[in-house]
Amino acid sequence: MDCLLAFKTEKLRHLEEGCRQNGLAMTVQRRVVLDALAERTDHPSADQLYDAVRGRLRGISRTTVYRVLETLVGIGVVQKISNPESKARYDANTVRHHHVHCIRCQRIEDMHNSALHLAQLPTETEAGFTLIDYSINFSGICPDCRS
Amino acid sequence: MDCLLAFKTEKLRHLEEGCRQNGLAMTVQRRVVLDALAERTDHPSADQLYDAVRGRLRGISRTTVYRVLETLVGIGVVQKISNPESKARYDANTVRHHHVHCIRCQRIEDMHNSALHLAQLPTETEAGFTLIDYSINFSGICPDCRS
DNA sequence: GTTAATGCAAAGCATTTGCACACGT
DNA sequence: ACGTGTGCAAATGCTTTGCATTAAC
Repeated sequence: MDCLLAFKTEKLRHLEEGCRQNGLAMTVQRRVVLDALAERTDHPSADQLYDAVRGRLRGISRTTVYRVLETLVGIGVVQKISNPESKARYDANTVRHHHVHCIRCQRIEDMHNSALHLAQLPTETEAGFTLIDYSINFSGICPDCRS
Repeated sequence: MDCLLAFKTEKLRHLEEGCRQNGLAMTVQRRVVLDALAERTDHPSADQLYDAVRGRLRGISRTTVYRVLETLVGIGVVQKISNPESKARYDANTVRHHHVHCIRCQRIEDMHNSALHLAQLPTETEAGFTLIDYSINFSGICPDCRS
């Protein structure tokens, strides 16, 4: 898949830039975790990512995966998404998009329907919040669970 | 507050109905937890609710608060809302509405802007999910944290 | 050479579970 | 009386922290 490679390359560049700008080191662990996340679209949890990464980088610790993910979120290379279970899920795609989650199996998928984008993000709310971003969470039942 | 009282009364009725329909018992604990939740708009976590309820019903256990909340969610009297921290937050308002969360203090507020309602909820997604509901999560900075 | 990042082990919360007792119907 | 709900205590699961070691700039 050419576009996957391109995506990974872009992400890696994004990481390099983010590290440089924030005085962070470009470690193998950061590279590998981002790489593992970039190649999947199932919004894995930190633990799922740890399992994926263990095979590639012997000796990487779970703690490091957690720390790396928070760092990546911090520099905006990765997005932490809200979900109705308690454990956090992550997404390498930081372009604004939305999610559907299956209420049966908790699977999360992307929604790319551009009709769903809010025309104008109000800059301020009634309560006086300055708005930065938004995301829409749809809930439903996935094809597998329906049958 | 007259409208708070009315809201609580409605919620209580909702609970009674839900219990009757599902063969569940109307226990003091269920009543008290719902009552405590109905009177606040800050989307408390299970633990915050436990603290609130402890004063009113001596001896209620944390476990019970957790269990009662899941029951209330199950019968649709209460809504569990997603948030970027790991702990779940609850909301007695089950009318469709959206939330803003402050990225600094993690406070969550409601958004009632009707312009934000999606005109039509697509019934099915590209991935084949049957859609049930949606909610928009805005992120921003609250007035307190801005100053 | 410095400073920051990692690995390990242990701690920390939030939440869940098993089981005996109490309560609602 | 029956069956469900509750309280307690312990277990679980995810995530974080302290500290010595290692690696990046």
